[in-house]
Amino acid sequence: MQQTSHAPASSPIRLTLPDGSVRTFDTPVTGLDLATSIGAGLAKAAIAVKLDGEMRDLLRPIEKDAKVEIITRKSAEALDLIRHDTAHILAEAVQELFPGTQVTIGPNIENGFYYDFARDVPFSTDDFSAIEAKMREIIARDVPLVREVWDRNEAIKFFESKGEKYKAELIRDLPETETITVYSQGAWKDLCRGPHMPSTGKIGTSFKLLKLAGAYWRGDSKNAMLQRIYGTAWRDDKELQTHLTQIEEAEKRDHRKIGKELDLFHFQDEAAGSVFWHPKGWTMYRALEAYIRRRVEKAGYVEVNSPQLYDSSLFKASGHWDLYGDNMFKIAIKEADKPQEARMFGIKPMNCPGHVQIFKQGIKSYRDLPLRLAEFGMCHRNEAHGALHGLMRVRQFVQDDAHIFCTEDQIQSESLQFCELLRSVYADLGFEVARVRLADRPERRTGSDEIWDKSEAALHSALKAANLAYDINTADGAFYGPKLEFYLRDAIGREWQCGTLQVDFNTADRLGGTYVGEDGQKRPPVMLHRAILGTFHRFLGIFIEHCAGKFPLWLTPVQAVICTITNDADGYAAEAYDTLTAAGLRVQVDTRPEKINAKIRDHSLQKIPLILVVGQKEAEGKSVAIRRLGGETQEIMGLAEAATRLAQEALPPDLR
RNA sequence: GCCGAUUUAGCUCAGGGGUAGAGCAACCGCCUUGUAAGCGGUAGGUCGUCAGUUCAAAUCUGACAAUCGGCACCA
Repeated sequence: MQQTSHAPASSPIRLTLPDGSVRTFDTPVTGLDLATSIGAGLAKAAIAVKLDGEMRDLLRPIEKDAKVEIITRKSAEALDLIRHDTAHILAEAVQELFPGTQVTIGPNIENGFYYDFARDVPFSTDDFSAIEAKMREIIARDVPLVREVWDRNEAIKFFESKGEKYKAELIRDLPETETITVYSQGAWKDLCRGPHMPSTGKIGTSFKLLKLAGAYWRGDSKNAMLQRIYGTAWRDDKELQTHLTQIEEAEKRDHRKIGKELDLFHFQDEAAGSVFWHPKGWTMYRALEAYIRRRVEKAGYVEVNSPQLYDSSLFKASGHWDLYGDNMFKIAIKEADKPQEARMFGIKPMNCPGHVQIFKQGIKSYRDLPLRLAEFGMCHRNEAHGALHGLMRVRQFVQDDAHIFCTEDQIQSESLQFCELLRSVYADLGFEVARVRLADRPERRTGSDEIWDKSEAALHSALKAANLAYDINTADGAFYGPKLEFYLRDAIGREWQCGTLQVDFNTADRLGGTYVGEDGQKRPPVMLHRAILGTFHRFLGIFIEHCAGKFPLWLTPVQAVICTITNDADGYAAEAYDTLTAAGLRVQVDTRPEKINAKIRDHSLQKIPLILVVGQKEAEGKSVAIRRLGGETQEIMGLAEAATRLAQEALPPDLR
């Protein structure tokens, strides 16, 4: 519709607004001119323009016909601008307060921004209030943010003369064709692609600095460690406050905190990165594992169990010893009679090599495929100290792991079946599939393009058949094959990658696994590595935070507590306990000589879903008064009926 | 592994160069109670570990460990 060719400066420029109306301007025109022509209010509110979908400075001349949208603080795009601009304000404030600090990069990110600085002296969070005050001061100055196009060499010289070696390096590494733009806000200048708002006063002061962290220059651990300051910024104080409240809410859900409060598990120094599961936590773990076991068995998998400890030769053959040896737990074992010779062993970091050994036993024919081997095997990986994080990142873990040995032709149908199983499991657990990504061939890979074409195509069509929307994670597949990454969304909107399916036409071959095809030829099977939850440990961490400790009845460790009003009811409470336990429920009895209020409070804080109160009335009528977690009403029910109904309610979703 | 912070009673936390505190929990006693904390009492700590400085270290210094926030890593 609109012209995209460059128009001479003298010819009129036609700008199309979102409503379809067209405005024509004679001279070079800016977004602000356009906004002014529409209305004074809009001109005042305008902070940027969107030109054919590209965000641009409000005061940058528009050279050609285009679709134009005026961006105000209310626009969806405004938050990124506010955050990026606030990052610049942070940088100027830091340099004003701490001369000699070098600036590097400072992008907007989800919910905020950060800026990385190079400075010998560490920042302290105690500096935050001074920095924030300086930021407010700069914003109050309301100086214009001006875009300047600089000569490359001049820009390098300029930043080097100011001792900004990181900025100079950035410019040097920009492609020769790239226009070098520098934004000045008052006397302060920063290399930046932009766009920015017209002046600092427009940025607003609804920001807050949140945390300090180290970060490698250019994300590479070989480079210098910079100091990163994270902050959040919003349109107004109300939005800011909402976000800060959300952070607090997320902290309350922290699985490490809830794990302690609900007595689910603990960690201790002597076994960093490994979980001590307490009776309640282990009850949940086992209920979840039993559920997954039933689901995969119904889906045609067979469960196996493979060793923990292998001679290093197996991992050398599989390739893991070389690639991941540093992250494996290795053990040198000396025989008593040969003290000179130590044999190296490795504790398995994954189950696949073991599964190939099981596959290799006996001769397999194409008629045996697909063979789906599932294992809940304990794996160990020596994760770096700094990587450990509660249940989310541990050194000892169990995956809901399985390897499907199949033919190339079966990749698609097996992938489709897996997608359906995964979706059904997530639904049972109260999650939706938030996102699916297909990670395709990386630069460094093995296998012919033909096989990659086939594998990727199989995954594409499996996803289409499963009716799952997905995007491409370009060149991020494993070196041995493409993979699917499944994300779920939790109750407070966070996405977690849990499920995965990886096509592998490499490992079985490396370890000598073959099957006899229809043509009588031996060939290696394709292996599909797949997990739905990922690891039980991490998944339970996510699940605890998702539920904020209020677990569904079938997974919760203690489903009901029977509370006596007075000790006169102790005998009946024991009878009720026997009845409910016989019905399969996980029940406790509270006969402490406490007031019922105290008992209700204690068990409510423990997030027990069902509190069954029994006193004289219930004992006489053989009933229970049921109070549900968070509820205010009571339901009086006969004991036998309660046992039946609650046991039904407590059934895992696949058994209802 | 890297940067920064933190580590005091079972838990949450205060304190701080002269030898340790609160609330809750625990234990004991009283109360026998009807839907989110009844009352009183008792006990509980080499102040993460190991060194150093000091007449004296939980407090100051250093090393180490773990944890927290990130970064890097994540088969």
